[in-house]
Amino acid sequence: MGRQPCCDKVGLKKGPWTADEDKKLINFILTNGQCCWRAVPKLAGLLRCGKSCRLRWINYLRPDLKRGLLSEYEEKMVIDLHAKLGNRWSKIASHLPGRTDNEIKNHWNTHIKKKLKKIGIDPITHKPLSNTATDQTQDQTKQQLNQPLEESFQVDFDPIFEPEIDQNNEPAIHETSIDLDPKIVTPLFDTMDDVMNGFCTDEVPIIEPHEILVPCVPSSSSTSISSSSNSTKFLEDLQLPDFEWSCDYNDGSVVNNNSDANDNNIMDLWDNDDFISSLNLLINDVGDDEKQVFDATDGSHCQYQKTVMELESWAFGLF
DNA sequence: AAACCTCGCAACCGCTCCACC
DNA sequence: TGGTGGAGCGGTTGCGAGGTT
Repeated sequence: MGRQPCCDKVGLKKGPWTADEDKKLINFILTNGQCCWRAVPKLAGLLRCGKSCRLRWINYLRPDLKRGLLSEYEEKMVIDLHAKLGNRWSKIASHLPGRTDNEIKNHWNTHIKKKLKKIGIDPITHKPLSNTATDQTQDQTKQQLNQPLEESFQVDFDPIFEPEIDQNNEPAIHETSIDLDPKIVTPLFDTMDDVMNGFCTDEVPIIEPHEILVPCVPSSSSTSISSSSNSTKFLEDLQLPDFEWSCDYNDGSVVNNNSDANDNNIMDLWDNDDFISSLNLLINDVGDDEKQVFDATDGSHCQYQKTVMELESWAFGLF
């Protein structure tokens, strides 16, 4: 007698999510918020396991996700955090705004591992590999690659950090063992705290239904989409304004200033594939000339004629 | 042009953790 | 205090896209 499955798997759909399923899930979460994941598929009309719904939301549909490859800065953070935390991907992800544990885990396995091995560092222990045959060439590469790492990535970890060893001879990891210098490592967190009223980036933002303003995009884009990869593409294809948040760390206030492009101080909230816009595409079905606001409080649609400039302002009004 | 290979990523699976009773 | 169920986490798999032969 094994463990009871999380859901009745008979008749449940597996594999890539369709745009229609995404639409149902988004609609449900935004209307009802996150409730018992086990109940979500039933209530949302999905033939999916609750876990699958949760995963889809967290890893793909969540509005605060960043997309695209990890930046060099993020990569270095991952490496350093991994050295401290090991394969605790969710913990690592919690230090990287807009990144998911799955994404970081994948990136680690496909990119970072190779890079570290290439420079002669064991990706598990973060110590030099003892392969003397290639040591010389590795040292040269390592010197080159380590230089920017050491210089530009100054995480204020305890230099003499030594993990406690528990009964199982495994390092005991404590939340408090991470002592990051907020000025260097987590400037975006302060920003996001300000912007999103303090919710952790690894949590789903609680957006009240009445706060949801959804812009309209041309319905002509709303062609039939049959796979998640297609939906990915169609999200990416949407031409939307970049939302950049530059921060004044002196007083902690957040200002939007697109002209002050500083890589460290700006985050593309949703990059080009603005979630909300895709939401509207999914939820609404209106023409090009009418810009629409979706009022999730009662599900009614309020029609507005909006300019492109106005489209930018609604987004900032979200938070 | 076709077959094969490699890579990257979304999604699944099974286990652990934790809250509740 | 132990049992139970739901949520979360990390490892793994499967598949599509792109590259190579």
